[in-house]
Amino acid sequence: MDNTAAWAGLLRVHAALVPVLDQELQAAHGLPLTWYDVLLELNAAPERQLTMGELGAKAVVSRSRSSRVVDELTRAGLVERVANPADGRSAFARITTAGRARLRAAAPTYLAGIEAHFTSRMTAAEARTVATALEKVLKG
Amino acid sequence: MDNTAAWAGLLRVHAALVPVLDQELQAAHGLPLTWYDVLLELNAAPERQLTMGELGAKAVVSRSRSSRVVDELTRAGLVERVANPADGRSAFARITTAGRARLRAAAPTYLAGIEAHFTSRMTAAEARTVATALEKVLKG
DNA sequence: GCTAACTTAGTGCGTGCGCACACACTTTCT
DNA sequence: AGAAAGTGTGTGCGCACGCACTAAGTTAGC
Repeated sequence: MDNTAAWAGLLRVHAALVPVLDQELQAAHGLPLTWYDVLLELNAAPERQLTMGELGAKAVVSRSRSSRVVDELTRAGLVERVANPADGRSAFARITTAGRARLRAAAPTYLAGIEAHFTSRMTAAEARTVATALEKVLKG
Repeated sequence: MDNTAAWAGLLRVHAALVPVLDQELQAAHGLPLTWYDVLLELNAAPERQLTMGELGAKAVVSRSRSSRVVDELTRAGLVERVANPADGRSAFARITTAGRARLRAAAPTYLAGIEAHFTSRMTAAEARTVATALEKVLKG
């Protein structure tokens, strides 16, 4: 095993699992993975809201993509746009109660999928090491 | 740290690093990451050739996408299509000497990028654990 | 206070991607 | 041998995504 094995594994696991988890989530709750990710970030944020810039930085997708996802979520009633009183340029995306309910409903499916396809295939110690190692990569 | 941290880290590291490595590779050698991946698989295969089905299964991209990447690589002279004498439906994609040379030239850039952005941010032991854990995920 | 430089969000546009279909060939069954 | 089922490729099509540009608003400098 050479020193690129970790990176190669990451690429392949991502390619293999993302479509599976996305489809499971979409089949069970009509939520694409990007919607779930955005709702999750908004729900975790203070005041349950973020500007587009913050959202684009935290979420997996780009800022411009985030803007369009928020459009879709707004149409679905899961998110609402709120003017930022302190800065006329930016507007917050805030998760609605319907959005929180939808997120709570979908979470078990997603978590179960992660467990079934990912975490259960390794030991708990390995999972912790993977998490800390990848965390360090992001901090750099 | 909950038990989804490893998966969340994988998603974010993928989103953060793939564009960087792709652009480094493309700037230095005009090779998109998908080209590199396909060339790598072909080069490692017996007879340095694979059918589209095999390629789609091994590479990160889908079979249909592989077919088009092979088109592009053929136009660039890095791969050639070879008829399969044993099965008239399938055709092999075989890496050319020009393709091997291009791959060898690009490899140091890619490996250096992986080292700089990924492996160097963790200990050697962590890298090994990440590799074995992700390997097990793929086998399942 | 007025202007210039900067920041933030939205959008047109091109591109990469996989699904699903059609076609060609192979294998199996009678 | 002929028909039917199965398998491997290529391709039309639509979707998701990010870049680069524009408009609107804010901050800094004088």
